[in-house]
Amino acid sequence: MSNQATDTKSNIYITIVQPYDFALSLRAIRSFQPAAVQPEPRLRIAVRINDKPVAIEVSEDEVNRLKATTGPGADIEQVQAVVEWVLFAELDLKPFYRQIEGNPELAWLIQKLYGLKPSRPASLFEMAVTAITEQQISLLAAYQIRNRVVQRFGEAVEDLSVFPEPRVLAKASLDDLRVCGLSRQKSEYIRGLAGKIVAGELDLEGLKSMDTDKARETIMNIKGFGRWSADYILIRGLARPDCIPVDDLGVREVVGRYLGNGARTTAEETAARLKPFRPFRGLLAFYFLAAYRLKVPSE
DNA sequence: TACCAGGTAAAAA
DNA sequence: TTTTTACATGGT
Repeated sequence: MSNQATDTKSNIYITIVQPYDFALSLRAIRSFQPAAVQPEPRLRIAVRINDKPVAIEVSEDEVNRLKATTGPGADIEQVQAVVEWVLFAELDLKPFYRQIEGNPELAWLIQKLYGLKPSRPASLFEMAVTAITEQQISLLAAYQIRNRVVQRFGEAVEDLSVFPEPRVLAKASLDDLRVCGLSRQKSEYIRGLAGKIVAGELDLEGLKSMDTDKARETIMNIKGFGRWSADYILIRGLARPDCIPVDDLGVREVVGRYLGNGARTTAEETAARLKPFRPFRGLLAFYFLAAYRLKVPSE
C-alpha cells in the first residue's frame, strides 16, 4: 500500500544558493496575500510542463533539504528548473549583505531577515499580467482579480490552477476579462500583450538575455507597460537586483520609514535615498517591504 | 459614503 | 510640453 503511494510521487531535491531561509521567504510571500492563504510551511504551485498541468509542492525534509514533490510522470529536470526559478535559487545574497554591512544602521535588517529571498511567478507572462493587475489598485484587490482570471481561464490540477497561456487570454473577450474585475483598459492591455506573444512579435523569455536598459525599453514598448511596470518586472521577474520603481507607493512608504524621516518620500527623494545602495537598490527595497509587512522591529 | 490603494494612456490645457 | 482624467475592486 505505502509502496504504491510513494510510487505515484517523485521527490526532487532542489539546490539553492545559501544563505536561504525557506520558512522566512514563505512568510514574506504570504505577507503580500490575504491572511488565510496556505498557512502550512510548504509552497504549492501549478505549472505547465510539456504542455501538461503539473502540481508541485515544495517543502523542507527533516534535515532542512529543500524538496519538490509532484505527481507521476513529470519531467524531473523541468520541475527542478521551475522551482529554482520561482525561489530565486541562483541568487547569492552574500554580496548584498556585504554591501549593507557598510551601513551599521541597517544591521537589524540583515539580522532579522537573514536568508530571505524574493520569489517570482513561474513565467514572465504571468509576471507581466500580474504587473498590469497591480497597477493603481491595492495589492489585495489585485490579488482577488488575478485569482478570478486564473479560475476562469486557467487549467485545473488537483486543487490548484495553472496560470492561463497567452493563447487563451489572447482569445478572451473583453467582457470575459472585465467580469474578473479588470478595467476595460487593463483587459485590453492583457489581450494586447497576449496577442503580441501569440503572433510572435514579442518574446518575453528573450528579456532574460537582454541587458537591463534594453529589457526596460522592450517592456515599455508594450501598450499598458509604463516605467513602473517595467522596473517592477525587472526586479520581480528578471532578478535585476538594482532595479526598483522609485515612484512605487510601497517603496516610497518604506524608504521614508527606514531611510528618511518616517514620512513617505517623493519619487525623487526615494531615488536619492536609495542611490548609495547601488547595485542592490531593488533588493534592499524588497527587504524594507518585507520588514514592513512582517512587522519586524527596526532595532 | 468617500477616499485611498505598489499606474497608464489619452485628452485637455 | 505639462496637467488632468477615467478606470476597476476592496478595505477603512
